[in-house]
Amino acid sequence: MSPAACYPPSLQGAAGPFHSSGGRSMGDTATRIGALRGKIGEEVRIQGWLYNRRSSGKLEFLLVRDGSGTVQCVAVNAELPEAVFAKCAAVTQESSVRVTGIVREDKRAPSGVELSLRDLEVVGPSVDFPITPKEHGPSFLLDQRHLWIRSPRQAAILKVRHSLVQACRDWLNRDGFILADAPIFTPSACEGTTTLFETQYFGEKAYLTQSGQLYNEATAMAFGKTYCFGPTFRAEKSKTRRHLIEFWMVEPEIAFATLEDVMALIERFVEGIVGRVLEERREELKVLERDPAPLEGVKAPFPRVSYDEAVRILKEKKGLPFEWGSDFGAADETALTEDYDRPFFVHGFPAAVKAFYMKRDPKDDRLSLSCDLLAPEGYGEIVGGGEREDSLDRLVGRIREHELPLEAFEWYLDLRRYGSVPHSGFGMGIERTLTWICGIEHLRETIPFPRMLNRLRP
RNA sequence: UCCUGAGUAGCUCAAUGGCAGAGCAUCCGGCUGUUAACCGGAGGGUUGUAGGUUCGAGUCCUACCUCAGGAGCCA
Repeated sequence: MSPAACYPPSLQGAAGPFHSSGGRSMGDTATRIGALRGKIGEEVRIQGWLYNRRSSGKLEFLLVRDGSGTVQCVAVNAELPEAVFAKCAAVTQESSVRVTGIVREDKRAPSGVELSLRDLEVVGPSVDFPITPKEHGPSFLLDQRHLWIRSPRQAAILKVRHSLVQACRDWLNRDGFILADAPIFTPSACEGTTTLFETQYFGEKAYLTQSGQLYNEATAMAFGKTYCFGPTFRAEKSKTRRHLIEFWMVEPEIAFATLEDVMALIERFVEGIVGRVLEERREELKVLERDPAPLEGVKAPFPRVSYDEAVRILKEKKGLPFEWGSDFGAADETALTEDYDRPFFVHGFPAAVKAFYMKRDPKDDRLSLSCDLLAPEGYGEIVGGGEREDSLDRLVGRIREHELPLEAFEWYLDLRRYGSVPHSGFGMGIERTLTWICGIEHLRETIPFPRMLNRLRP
């Protein structure tokens, strides 16, 4: 079934659901630039910001963007009052403007449609806009992030993000999941393995969440199928292109589900959300020069590789010095992804490298009923999931082994005291998934305001 | 925390130990179809900070700061 078939008719336009190209503008009579193609020959008023200006003597070419698109406005000296043309010749980069003009088709215009300018109003001038249409370094651009997001490439990535987030929510909602968000303030570690941000909660120590996992298990026992979708915080001093201090995760959890069930869910889910992005964001992927072909091939079923097989591949086929029992490093992940044309699972990790709540494999106590989903093209892990320990006694044992304070987990243990069931779930990192879908180098561009080591501003 | 690299004009970068430069941006002038427009001109510098070597340091040495890439950890 096409996702579009599930939306109410009122949301389906000629351009498809949720496209930003049409829609009413905020001004009473203003037109969105994305809707200009349907108004050839009409006089319209647009409002936006000056992206760039080119001049050719008695002609001025103003490129105006409004978030729905960019259009070239042509001011001809001979056709305009002197004062209007003078304003056009003086308007600066990123000044906000209202432009009145006639919509015309013209092959010479960058978008094929342009505006014959009749009048221009500068709403707010812009003096010495820092980001010029030339190359800049990442440090400078990140300092200017509040302005950088106006650029076509950054806007394209964030529009893909919008569609991906919406796709995740719609897909899960349609599949019967109930949204039940986990708290941001937590009294203790969810997993106890990584560093937490500590804060004050009316005189008591509190921590920012690093996973909604434990709370999801509670809501799964209430709703059967549930998910949370929110920010998560890791006070790790990670400094790589695949780490953020603050990032977003979608975490579904299903009662009575096994590891096999959750892998089947993950592949259907990832196929669905990638398909939805392809439906809605072709133009943006083109701006990003992202070849859509590898994404079009993202169809279930995804290959499944056991941890044991993966270790053998790394040692024998790739010649990497890998020890059974450790987790994969970045180089290992990249080497594994070389052999696949779509995302693939690695399952059955050693229990020692996974969180305490992961269920052991009944056939081999060294292993856990866990899985990671690795994105192809060298991108690596985007999903981690598995089956949870549902036995009270074994879970208490794990908490003791990890030297975690038992009192803090009493409520969590209650889930095993009052009608415990097998259950499984996963977490998908939004920014890592976006980095892969957009085909970009660094995940810092996939979130409006990235929080990284050494970078809290703007 | 560790390893590697980089800090020079608003931005991106040059400059053998010997006068501090270019492109873009800005300002002035030119051009009636520009496509990161182009052409001519102008202004713009405590070379990250503090020491040191040297007749002379952007360049060499030491420490520190900042940033980038990677490792570990993870999504």
